[in-house]
This record gives sequence, C-alpha cells and structure tokens, in this order.
Amino acid sequence: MDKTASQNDTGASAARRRLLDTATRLFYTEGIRAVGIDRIIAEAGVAKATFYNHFPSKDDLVLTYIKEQDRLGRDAVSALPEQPPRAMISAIMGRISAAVVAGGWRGCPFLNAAAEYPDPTSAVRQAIDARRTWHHDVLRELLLADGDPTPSVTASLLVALSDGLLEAAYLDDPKGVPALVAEALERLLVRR
Amino acid sequence: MDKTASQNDTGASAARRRLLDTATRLFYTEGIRAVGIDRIIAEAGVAKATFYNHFPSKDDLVLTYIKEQDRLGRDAVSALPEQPPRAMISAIMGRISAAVVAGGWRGCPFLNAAAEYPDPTSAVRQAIDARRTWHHDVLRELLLADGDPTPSVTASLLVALSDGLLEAAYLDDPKGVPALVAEALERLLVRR
DNA sequence: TCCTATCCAGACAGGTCTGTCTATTTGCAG
DNA sequence: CTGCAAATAGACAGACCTGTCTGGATAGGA
Repeated sequence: MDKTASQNDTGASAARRRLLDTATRLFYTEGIRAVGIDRIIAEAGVAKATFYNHFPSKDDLVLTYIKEQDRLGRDAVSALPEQPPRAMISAIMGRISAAVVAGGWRGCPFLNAAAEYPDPTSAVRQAIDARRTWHHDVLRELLLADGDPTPSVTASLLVALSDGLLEAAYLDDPKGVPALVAEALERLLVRR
Repeated sequence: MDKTASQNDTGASAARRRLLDTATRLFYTEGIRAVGIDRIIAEAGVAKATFYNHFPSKDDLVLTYIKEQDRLGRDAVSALPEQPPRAMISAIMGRISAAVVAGGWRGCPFLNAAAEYPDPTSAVRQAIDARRTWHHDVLRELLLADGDPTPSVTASLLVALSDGLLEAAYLDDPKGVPALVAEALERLLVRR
C-alpha cells in the first residue's frame, strides 16, 4: 500500500493529517469495522470533538481513506518515467512486486474494503469502482498502443492477475510473487 | 458459492442446520462482522440458548461456515467426471463461470473472510490456508500429468487468475467472466 | 490586548454486540 | 406414562460502538 500520504496532503491541518494517517494504518492492518473511532483518536492523540470537526462521520473517514489510497496509486503511476507501452505495462505491474516485498502487506486495500461494503451503491464502493475503471483503462490504452489485438480483454486479464497476485502475496507467499508477475506478463502479452 | 449445504449435512440437528444455513447466507451476503448472533437466531427461528448449545462462540460458527464451504467446493471437484488432465483443468476453472453467472455473487467467501481476519494464526485463517493449498495442489498435479514444464508456477498463476476473476465478477462485470476464463486458459497453458 | 479558531479531555445518550442465565415447553425412547 | 434431551422465549450483564455535548486550554492575528 502507498504510505507517502503525509507529504502531498490535502486538508491542511496537523490533527486531520494525524487522524487520516492513523486511520489508514489501522483500517489497513486490522480491517475497517474492526477499528473504532475511540481507538483512532486515542492513537492519533486527537480529541473526539476535533475528529467530528474534520469528518462528519466514520463512513466519511473511510471514504477519505479509500480515495487517498486511490490518488496515491494514480500519482505513483503518473510519476513513472516515460517509456514505450510495453515497458510501461511492465513498470505498472512491477508496482505489485514493490508493494509486496516491502513487508507488512495485508492485501489490496480496495479489495479488503469491498469485502466489508456489500452495497454497490455506497460511496465507498463507488470509489472502488472508479479505481478499478481507471486501472483497466490505463492498461487498455497502453495495450492498444502496443498493438495488442484485444486490448480490453488483455487488460481485464492483467487486472485479474494483479488482484489475484496481491491476494497471493497476502495469503500465500510474498517472496514468490515478483517472479510470478514476470511470468504472467510473458504469457499474457502477445509475443513479439 | 456452493449452496447445496443442506443435503449432505454433518452435525445432524434441524436447529443446527438452520443456524448454519442462515449464517452462511448472511455472512456471505453482508459480511461476517456485520452480522450479529441475534440476527442469525431471529432469521433461523432458533433460541439463543440453542445456538450456544451447538456452537460455543460466534467464531466457532464462522469457522464451521468456512470449513463447510471448503468441503462443498472439494466435493464438487471430486464429483467431476473423470477426464484427461487438460480437460479436468478446464472443468475446475469452469466452476468459476458457473458460480458467477448464477447471480447473487458477492465475491469469494474465503477472500472476503480473509479480509476480516488479519491474524494469520487464527483458526479461520488456517482453514483458508488449507483451502488455498488444496486448490494449488490439485491444479499442480493435473498440470504435471498434462506435461506442463513448470506445473507449480502455472498452478500459482491459475490460482491468482481464479481469485482475480472471482473479484472481477463481484466488482466489475459477471457476464464477461466466462469468456475471460476461457481466454486465460488459452494463454496460460502451454499450447499443444 | 483581545478575539477567534482550533484543539484537548472526557462525560453522556442510545444503540448493538456477545455470551450467560432462568424458566418453561416440546417430543421421543423406554 | 415417565423421564430426559433438546428446544423455546427472553431477561440480563458487561462491553463496545457512534455521535453529541460541555468546558476549558492554546495560539496567532488584528
């Protein structure tokens, strides 16, 4: 998961920043429903009234957490050096390996959140939808530029592989995942 | 998700069976932490004392739910007609399509549960581990018999694809998944 | 200096959660 | 018919949850 949140911060309040950082850590490592407001404000060293001054409700905090993770991921992709489509696809998929070997991996925050939010019309689920659409679209356009004959299908397969390997890194063996990412790219992309 | 639980039932009590069926439905569609004991016993039409007579705690009920889903999945694979390895692999992966087009798909129950159980030493997580090991091993042995040069790697990729496509069916488009399953097999298995 | 915005500490209400307990009823085996 | 196992309804304790509120501390700009 992206952790460089404290830097480019939106919202501009030390207390708010501490709240969001603490919530991000706790929601990610322990689950959303499992973590209460009292716990977050205690570990952030913030009063309850201050919390409700910055976030109208817990759900709003959750939504902010999800949207920030989304933004950080997109920013990281935007910051990748310009390179040919095929190399760019490898670089994007390579972010999986980077996230996973760092340690403390607890699965994809978006998939974990989706498991706790069954209502597809909820704001959290819609934010997750937006994230997934972005991911698919980025890959599809790169595949199109790379000359892939079925860019949308290949993009769907790459998204599925990403999700599956992120789960494998959480539940099975993180160390084996980078090799699997490379192997998957070999097999899913058209040989040239 | 497998729903033919009421038949081959272990535990042999009508109340217990009703409790487990109701819990399975609610845990799956709404999440585990989101569903309380009071809700389960109300919908199952069972008294609270009866519940705690059959299950020592809620966690025990959750574990029973996970283990039953695991058993149903393994039974379904065992019941597949005998066929050559490659066809058997297709049949196993084809269960994804079957599960997903049935409607009411809310994601893989094991991945959803894992999102809510961060502690890898918990009984629930260990049951999920066992399930994942079984899945990988079944595929690896079939791939070995099929002459795949790297059966373990290919099995890991197939497991990742399964997980990813099950998530795609939940969060993106269920209708597109069967075609993606077929396409993934084409690309991941060695061409013969 | 004073005013205002932000913050902290913590009580409180109203609800929900798990798990225990009492007291009663049902139904089947001997 | 008797006796026992299992079921019922529901109160209860103790903990935790979200969200509101009061009251006081702090700090920076006019």
